[in-house]
Amino acid sequence: MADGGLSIGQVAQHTGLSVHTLRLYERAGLLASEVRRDGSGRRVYSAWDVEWLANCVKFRASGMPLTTISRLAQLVREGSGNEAERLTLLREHRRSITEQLMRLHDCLELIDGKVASYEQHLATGASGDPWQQQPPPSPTKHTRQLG
Amino acid sequence: MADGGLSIGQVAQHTGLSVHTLRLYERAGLLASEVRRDGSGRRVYSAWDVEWLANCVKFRASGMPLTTISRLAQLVREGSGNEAERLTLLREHRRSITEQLMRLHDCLELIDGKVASYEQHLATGASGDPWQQQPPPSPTKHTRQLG
DNA sequence: CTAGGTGCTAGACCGAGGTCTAGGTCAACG
DNA sequence: CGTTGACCTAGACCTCGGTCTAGCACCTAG
Repeated sequence: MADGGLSIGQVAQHTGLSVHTLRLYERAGLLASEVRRDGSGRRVYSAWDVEWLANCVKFRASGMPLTTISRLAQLVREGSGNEAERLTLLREHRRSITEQLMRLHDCLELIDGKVASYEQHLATGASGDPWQQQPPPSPTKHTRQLG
Repeated sequence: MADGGLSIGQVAQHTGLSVHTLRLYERAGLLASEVRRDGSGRRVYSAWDVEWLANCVKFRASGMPLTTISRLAQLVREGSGNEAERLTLLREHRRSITEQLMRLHDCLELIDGKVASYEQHLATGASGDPWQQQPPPSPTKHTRQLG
């Protein structure tokens, strides 16, 4: 409530994470700065914490494992002097993202092809199933195939 | 080895899946056609099976859960008549993919910003850490702040 | 004073998706 | 003949990331 501090519930609402997950993240070392506590031990998140958490959410949403985020947080916590390593981490994740993008585009292409076939199939009542194995060239009855 | 059939090991190599995973997928019902067996009970995959599995790999890589692939496989297995449902599944996954793309681009943007800052930081030996909380405006010593 | 809401910790639990092991069959090779 | 290597099944095991519970501490309002 005090201007510079949010409760865990408020942060949960704000970030879309559950309070459980917020505590988990803290235990896992994802926070780049120790969370303050109020007089009775409750977490008080600063605006900066929330901002950092929002970044964590994006990292997670792009497939960065908790351990990596934790490592990054540690580097930030330790302060200046390790910028090169942070940069490496970021670049690696950037590459991971571009790979994911490629895979997604790949699958998108596949799907769009299939969707187009099915749409046409349904629209025209055609018979050729865009996704059926060819009927094996006569199971058991190999008789008179072209004769 | 016979032209129309691959062993599980060959399929593993071909698809990048492990033989364990191939068997798992089969148990989970991901295959759209029953895998043939040779005289001594070993799996014999047809070219079509392999093609289907390659699609499964793409689906997985784009986040489609096994259960959904299984459902789709079931529809294909059941043959014509359910094209509309297949189309629905595909469209839903298409949407999921575009959402993922958006999230990835979002994170990419974040990262590119950070990377740029760090690169500049490192190149110029600047002091402003692009990712450090502001030093709190005087911890404990709230004395003489403008007075 | 009591009740309701929110928070705390520690630790159990869960689902998804793989991975691996044990114990056995089979075919080919030397 | 024995050995090797690929395969089989059933089922245990593992990691990851999250969710939920128990049992307790606060605080505020009625």
